Amino acid sequence: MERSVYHGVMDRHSNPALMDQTKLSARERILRTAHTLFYREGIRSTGVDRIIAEAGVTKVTFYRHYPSKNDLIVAFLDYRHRIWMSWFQDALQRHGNNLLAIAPVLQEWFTDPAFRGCAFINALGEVGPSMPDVVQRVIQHKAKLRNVIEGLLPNDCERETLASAIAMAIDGAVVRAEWGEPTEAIHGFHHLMEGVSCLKPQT
Amino acid sequence: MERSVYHGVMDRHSNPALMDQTKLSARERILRTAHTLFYREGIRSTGVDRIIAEAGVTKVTFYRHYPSKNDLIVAFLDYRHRIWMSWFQDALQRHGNNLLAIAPVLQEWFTDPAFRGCAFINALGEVGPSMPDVVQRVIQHKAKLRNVIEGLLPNDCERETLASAIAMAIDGAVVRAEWGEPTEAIHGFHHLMEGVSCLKPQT
DNA sequence: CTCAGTGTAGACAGTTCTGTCTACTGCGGG
DNA sequence: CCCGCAGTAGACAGAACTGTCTACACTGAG
Repeated sequence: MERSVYHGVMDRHSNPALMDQTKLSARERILRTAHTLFYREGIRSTGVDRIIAEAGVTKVTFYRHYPSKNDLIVAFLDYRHRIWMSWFQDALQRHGNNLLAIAPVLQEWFTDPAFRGCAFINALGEVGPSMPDVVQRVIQHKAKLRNVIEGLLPNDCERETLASAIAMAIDGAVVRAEWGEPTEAIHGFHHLMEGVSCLKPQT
Repeated sequence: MERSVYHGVMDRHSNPALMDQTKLSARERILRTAHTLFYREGIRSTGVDRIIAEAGVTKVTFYRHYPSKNDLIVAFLDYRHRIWMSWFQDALQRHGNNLLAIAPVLQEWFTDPAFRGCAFINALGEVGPSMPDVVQRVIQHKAKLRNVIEGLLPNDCERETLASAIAMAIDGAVVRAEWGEPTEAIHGFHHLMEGVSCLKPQT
């Protein structure tokens, strides 16, 4: 499974019908359906009834696995973190695994038809204030992202500071792409990266 | 009224009770209450009943001015755009009205107790896909912001490209501050700005 | 065999949300 | 004078949402 882009980030089988999930466990079907809908339509906009219907399970099954919608929201973010990070790291590898790989990887992401911004930034804006667990997942996810970026940096610079700045540029590009300007997002990102020290000596 | 920070961005009278609004028109009270609640708690999380109660009006009055919640959402974004932009431009002035002013202005914003990220980015994540009007307001707002930033740039560089990149850095900093790391956001922003060309010759 | 675990089917409760409706009040301008 | 506008007070409809409950079926392990 999971060549190039994997299913989760892009969900190439994003047809609302119950996909090819027939052989998956009910728990997994619920989680994947929730992922698709939460990401595409928003968390609060998506009722559990709809998830239940599209996952092809019953209410009892649903509530047996996820006692409340909040549990599912957290599980969704954890799932998203797993699949997105593994896609991201794989994509970096495919593009040379250095600083210059970030832009094409973002490009790949932004131009995917299922792209709807960063699930964590969106979740933060939507349910952040009322759910500390969500905020914590956002912080974790972004810390891990900075961590991965640090791995692309040479040793002879302030890796942490630099990775932090680059991660910020990425987030800026992501929200920009989210409102429908992916090419401008990539251009802006390039521009910001050009200026960041420690880039020239590398490559 | 409106010295330094003005009411809208920070809403120093952010007590849920009906504030000092007694002498304002019902329409204005509804709009300001909606602004406070939509921004702080999120748009979908805030029911019209609550806005009606806290604004101290009746349902008829409410629906006479805003025939549907969607109308109010759009009015909220327009209002937010007005008060935020005027605060932002005023704050830039106070800090010298050049590129170096942006960081302290952001700092001022991020450390305000009422800060909860960019209302437009949040709205985009929350109701963007289902409301084209919202997306349009986001694009308008961000275009205007880039426009203001262009005004801080010297004539002898690619102002548009540069302003676009800086606006992206701002958005990155904003979301970073939103999950509780305002100082890191400012540091990262400084770092990104350092690298951007056209900065050194100036100031 | 039995029992625990996982599943199906669908009714139901209780809340909240948007939006409508009736009936009444007070005021300023033509 | 009176008509239109803006307002109050609150009942109500209809939908959607989260979560519970009963009753039943299949399967694999001890």
